[in-house]
Amino acid sequence: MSKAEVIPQLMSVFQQYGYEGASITRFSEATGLKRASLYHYFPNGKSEMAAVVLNYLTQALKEQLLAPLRSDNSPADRIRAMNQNVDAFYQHGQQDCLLALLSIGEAHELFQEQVQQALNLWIDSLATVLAEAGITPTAARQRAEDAIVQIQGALVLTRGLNNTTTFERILNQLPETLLRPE
Amino acid sequence: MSKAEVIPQLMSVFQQYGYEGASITRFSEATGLKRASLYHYFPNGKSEMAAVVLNYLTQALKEQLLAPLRSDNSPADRIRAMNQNVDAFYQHGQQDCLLALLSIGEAHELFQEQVQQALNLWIDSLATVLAEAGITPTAARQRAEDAIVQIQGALVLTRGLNNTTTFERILNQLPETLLRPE
DNA sequence: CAGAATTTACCAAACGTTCGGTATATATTT
DNA sequence: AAATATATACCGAACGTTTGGTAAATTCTG
Repeated sequence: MSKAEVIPQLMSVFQQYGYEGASITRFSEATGLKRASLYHYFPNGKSEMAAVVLNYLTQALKEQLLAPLRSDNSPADRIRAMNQNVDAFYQHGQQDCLLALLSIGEAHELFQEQVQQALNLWIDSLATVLAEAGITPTAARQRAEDAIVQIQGALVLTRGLNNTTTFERILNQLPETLLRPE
Repeated sequence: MSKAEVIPQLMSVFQQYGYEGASITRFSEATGLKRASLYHYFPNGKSEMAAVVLNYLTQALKEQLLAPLRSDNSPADRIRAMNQNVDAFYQHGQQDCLLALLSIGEAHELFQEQVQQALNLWIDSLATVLAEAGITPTAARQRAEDAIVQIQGALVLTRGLNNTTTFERILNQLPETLLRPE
């Protein structure tokens, strides 16, 4: 099993248990590799695994969510495209956001910088599209923040209420909320 | 040191580290009690500690956030009152929400029911006020959900961006967002 | 055969938890 | 009031288990 195949499995464990709850044993069970074998690909252990997974996640974010924002369609269409991919990215709200999980406890100090960068990149990309749609730059930035707030909050509520309807509704109303006249 | 004095200290550890990251040693350091002494108040250990803390949190939620919603002021004033207390409750966004943290990993299965109840209670209380303000019942429920979504999402972003300005802004614009004409 | 991949065997440290016990305070009995 | 019993609060030491991690040996692959 190649390193590239292992990474998504590690990610899934991190997404389910958070950083401190994700144990090497759980990684072993998820990948089928013995605990020691994981140290072949990740000599620095758990923190390196999380760092690599975080890079992988950031790459996926860029390709799956941010790239559609840079197409030559209309701003509205581009936001709708991202939205659709957000739905898939978080598996209709059933998958926790790693960026949120890695902001907790021990992980917060370790990965704050990378998490912050990823979130800001997302916000900036969205704000750019909103500005192209004619929204004032400062308002565009705020609305972009609001979008991420709503996505993250919807994920929290999905877990807490054990029900994806809120996530779907939030996602559906997001494009018109973002593009409403000022 | 009485049990009542210990509970808030345990809560603070849970809020900082999540369920799996909160260790008995950290509880010991936070309270000043030795590890074994904690089992005097909580014979069933960590899970009981979290359960008691969750009850305590739910009580605080009722008293500090939901009670103001049942005053005889105008709906707008009541929402503003809750809002102000939300700000204090989460220490201007610097304090993570326990309900969100206890929805992760191992804790999810253990406390899902209590978390779900608390969130639904919050949403229902808000929806009632919005209905009193003349909002259609179904829309009131949705807007109440949106409010919790925004609060939770703002907390996530506050951690991720390491910056409370988003939280403050979201909170400030919440009353008029909730009470906007349909 | 060489190198990469994987395993077995092992470790110290931390985990949550239990045990046996000591003070100190509060009731109960004489 | 003094003596006795009971409960509360707390702790040191150890329990068995799991943690993250290492070293050496083996299997697989080009």
